[in-house]
Amino acid sequence: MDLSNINIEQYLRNNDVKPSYQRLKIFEYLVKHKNHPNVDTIYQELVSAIPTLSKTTVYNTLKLFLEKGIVQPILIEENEIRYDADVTVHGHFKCEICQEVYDIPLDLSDMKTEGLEKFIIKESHIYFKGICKRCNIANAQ
Amino acid sequence: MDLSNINIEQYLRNNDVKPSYQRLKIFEYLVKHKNHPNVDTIYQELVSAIPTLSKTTVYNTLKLFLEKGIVQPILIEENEIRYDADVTVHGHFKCEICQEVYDIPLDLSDMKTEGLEKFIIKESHIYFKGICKRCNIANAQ
DNA sequence: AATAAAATTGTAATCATTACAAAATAGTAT
DNA sequence: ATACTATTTTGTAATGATTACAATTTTATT
Repeated sequence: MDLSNINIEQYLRNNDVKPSYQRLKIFEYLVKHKNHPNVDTIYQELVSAIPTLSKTTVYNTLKLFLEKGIVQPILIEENEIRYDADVTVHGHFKCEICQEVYDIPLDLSDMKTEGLEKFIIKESHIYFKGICKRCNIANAQ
Repeated sequence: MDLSNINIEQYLRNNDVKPSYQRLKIFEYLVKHKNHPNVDTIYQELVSAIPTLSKTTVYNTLKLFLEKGIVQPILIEENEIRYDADVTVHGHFKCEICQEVYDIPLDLSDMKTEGLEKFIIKESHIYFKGICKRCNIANAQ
């Protein structure tokens, strides 16, 4: 799902979120940057443009976005929660060297999931850890 | 991988972990119960048998086990880290009703992972959220 | 038994997150 | 436009999980 050209204000309204200035800017940051930031990164990146911004607002807003299903949390490392405005099923890859998180297109449809009969799957998450292409090539020099 | 009949002391030694009493008991708990506990659960379950046990020791020990690769962290919810002594690739399913975490056998070998050429994958993690069979059937009554 | 090394423990410090109440903003009715 | 109400934002304090650290205990070695 490509959100880069949506009308963010309308998208928030459609998902039952009143588009306040802070909410618009936080969601816009997620859509524009696709860098899977954590709360602190979002705060640091926006506070210069919104000097009154409070970190509590970032927490509140992300919690709201999660409840409305317009962001998903990315859990890869034990000590950080990152956020992604793309809520379609796709995987993530975190590089242990540069720490970057990449989106990975995934097709889980033909995955064998024996033992899940009668289970209702509402969310699927998959992630990988290792060394990314760029760091791999850089290391090989 | 079934660890239920291994010699835990030998298994720890083989993985470069000196088998102290606390380490034995903590690893034994993980192997015997397979309930994917968090730090606090492990501590609460063992403190009656080891009255001097400190929660710091549980943290230290799990950190050591992680470094040696004999446990893996399970990240499903934002606010809890659970641990699994089965470090082979398999999935997990957390029920949103009973909160239980199930092991799911998985075969990722035929998964399409376009966009990962030249990436070195060292770990693969997959998890699902939803309603488990037991709660699903109970609800349907 | 004496010494050194390693592991455990308890307390204090840290850090991320949440609770909460006051202030600011937006929306509605008069 | 004004008064009133509801919502959102903000800052501070509280919470809770994890880590740092030094003292104690245990284990291993001489």
